[in-house]
Amino acid sequence: MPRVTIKEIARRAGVSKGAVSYALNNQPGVSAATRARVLRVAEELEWVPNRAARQLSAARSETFGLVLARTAQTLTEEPFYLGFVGGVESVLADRSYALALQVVSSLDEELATYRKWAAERRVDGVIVVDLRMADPRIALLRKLGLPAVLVGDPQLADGLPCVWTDAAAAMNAALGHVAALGHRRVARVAGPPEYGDVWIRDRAFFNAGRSLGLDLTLVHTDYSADQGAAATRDLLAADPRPTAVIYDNDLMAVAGLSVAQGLGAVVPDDLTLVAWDDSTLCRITHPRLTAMSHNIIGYGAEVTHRLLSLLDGAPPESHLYSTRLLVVRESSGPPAVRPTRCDRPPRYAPRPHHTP
Amino acid sequence: MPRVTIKEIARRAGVSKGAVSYALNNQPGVSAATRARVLRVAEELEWVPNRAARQLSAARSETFGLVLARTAQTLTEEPFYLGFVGGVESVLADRSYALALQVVSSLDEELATYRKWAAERRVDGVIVVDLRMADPRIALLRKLGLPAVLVGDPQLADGLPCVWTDAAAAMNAALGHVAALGHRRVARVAGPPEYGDVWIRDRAFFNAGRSLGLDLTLVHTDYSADQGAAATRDLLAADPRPTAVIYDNDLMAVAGLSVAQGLGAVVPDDLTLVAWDDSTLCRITHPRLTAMSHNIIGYGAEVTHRLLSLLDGAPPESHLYSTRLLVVRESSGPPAVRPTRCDRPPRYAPRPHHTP
DNA sequence: CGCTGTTACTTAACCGGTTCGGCAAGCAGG
DNA sequence: CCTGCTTGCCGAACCGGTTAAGTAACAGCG
Repeated sequence: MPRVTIKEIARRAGVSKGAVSYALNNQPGVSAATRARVLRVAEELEWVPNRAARQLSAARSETFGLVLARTAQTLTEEPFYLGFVGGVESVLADRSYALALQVVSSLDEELATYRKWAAERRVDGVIVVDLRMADPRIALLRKLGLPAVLVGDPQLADGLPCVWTDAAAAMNAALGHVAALGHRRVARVAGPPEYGDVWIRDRAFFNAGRSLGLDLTLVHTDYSADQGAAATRDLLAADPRPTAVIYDNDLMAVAGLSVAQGLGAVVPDDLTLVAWDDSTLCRITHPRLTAMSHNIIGYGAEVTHRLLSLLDGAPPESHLYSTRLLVVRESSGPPAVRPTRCDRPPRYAPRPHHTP
Repeated sequence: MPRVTIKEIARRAGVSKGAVSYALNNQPGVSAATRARVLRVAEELEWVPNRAARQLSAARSETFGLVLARTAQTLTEEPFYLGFVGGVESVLADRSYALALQVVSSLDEELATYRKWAAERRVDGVIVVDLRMADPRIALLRKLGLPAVLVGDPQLADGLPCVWTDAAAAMNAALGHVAALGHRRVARVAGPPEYGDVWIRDRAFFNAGRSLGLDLTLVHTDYSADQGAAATRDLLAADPRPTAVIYDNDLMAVAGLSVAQGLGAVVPDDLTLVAWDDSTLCRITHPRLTAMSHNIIGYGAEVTHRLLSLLDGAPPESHLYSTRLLVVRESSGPPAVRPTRCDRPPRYAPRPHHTP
């Protein structure tokens, strides 16, 4: 079956290739009658524009790029990414734009990918996630002239357009919630400090905690379940130990819950837990986890819209997407009046090595 | 900064465009000296081939397509997909192939995507996941002449090349494990019956169970945590109830564990649980879940290799990737000698409505 | 020496669109 | 009636590669 090209349409409609192009692209230069005829023929022949040809001449690829610089392992764990990608896709599909998704293992590889894409004219613009402090990608994208929308706080974006959520407000809500329940010693199990969003949330944590008069502890992790579990173990071993823990993602919160229960702690009586993202994970644990919920799919969609309008000539502004919403579930409650030590017989705790 | 094209290389190397193309593509027609000179100039100028131009003339897009016909919601829940995509990417990146990833919400949209891709010459080949019984995609891909590698059993692939894992062997291992522990009443919480792999595992479940002389129960779900939880609740309410449950993914297994614990059941004393995929989820619960483990990233890589060699002219064969590996953790153990009923005071169970 | 065959290149067509310059027809204005 | 402007369309160049066809130089060989 031979490919249908505009040449064929031109032949059948009795006009030139150029006229067909004008007609199909809704551009002036053809009469209404001719345009209608061309469109009808194109419809009949089921013409589909050839992306490569269009890209070659128009210097547009109709593709957006998204690089994820995480290990494949992390990606399987983090419900965030595929949801975000789904949101991006949902917008692109309508516009018949494509998404070039690249999974790399380091920031350097991500930079190399941008260079390559820019040189190949592979993408019209990129979406940048996981902003770092003084992020090297920003300077590179600026130098390459590659249109970009960053996912993260304007403080991190250095003037590039970004879409962000209000971390301070979310942290106020989270800490306000546990403070209202009566908690005074509150810990935060954060992600890696090199991530800008983590830093911003760290600051918001201290600001909000100070104004509420709380006793705060901060632990950094690599966002993994293992480190979330380890951090929780350490926090519970401390004296005095926190009565509420706020996690920076939901995976660590679930791992933390598991550790606490393994040590015999009853959630929420002995310990209140709050997760940051709110995926299904938070609803399948027992008790279910209180979380700072967030519409990740909508976030991806919003970012994509911003990139599209940026290419349409919109000014490169930053946009507040929305604030996370506190969803209270059974993992949060008032602290025990006289905080108990974890001295119930642990049911699944590893046996101490020095047992006779 | 002007784009570097082969025309510029030709000018600087003092040869024609055509000669440059031969040199850069390692094709005969140029002397070793000229080839070296051209390559040096290309290197100096940091030439990168323009994908669109190459695609237009060579009628190759150097892109593989992958359509995921699931709701964005499901995708955020299932650790499988992003891991698989990561595995695919890892192979493609080396070859500087790209991946066109499309997330759609129905099978019809997936079919439409293939049609579009074929018409646009958008992709050189596709990877097809989530095979159905009598899958309509197979006939379409054959008609479109779109090279494809299917992820699933040869019985489902209708002659198209596929990469699969041995479901019967895995099911034998899983049922053998619980049977060896002494379990006799075993349930399977399966995915939707329209998925071919589910059907195959269902059959393997009955075959293996019959030969082991087990008393089997099968429940179908939509793979979601909610339905996994509901199925578990129903199974535990039955009389006699199963002493071991095998779930078709890890999300449902975690949800099932949570439900069982909520009803006061002690895992594994009262109930043995086995998960099918083995993501991080299985290791962060308490107790940790026994699972039929699987290298999903490697699976994605293998499938991609097969598609690459298919395009290189390899015969369209089916390949066994590997068999899932039983990873025994704390969620499996021998059944109680005299099975207890779930009559401990549930700690978080919803209060019965008829309580005075 | 002339014929043939190979090698190393050049030229030009081509992929399927976009876009610019130009031309003819139609119309208004002087 | 002539000029000038607009409208509608054509033809051709162009994007940046690949590749078939053509050609010149040279080697082998009878």
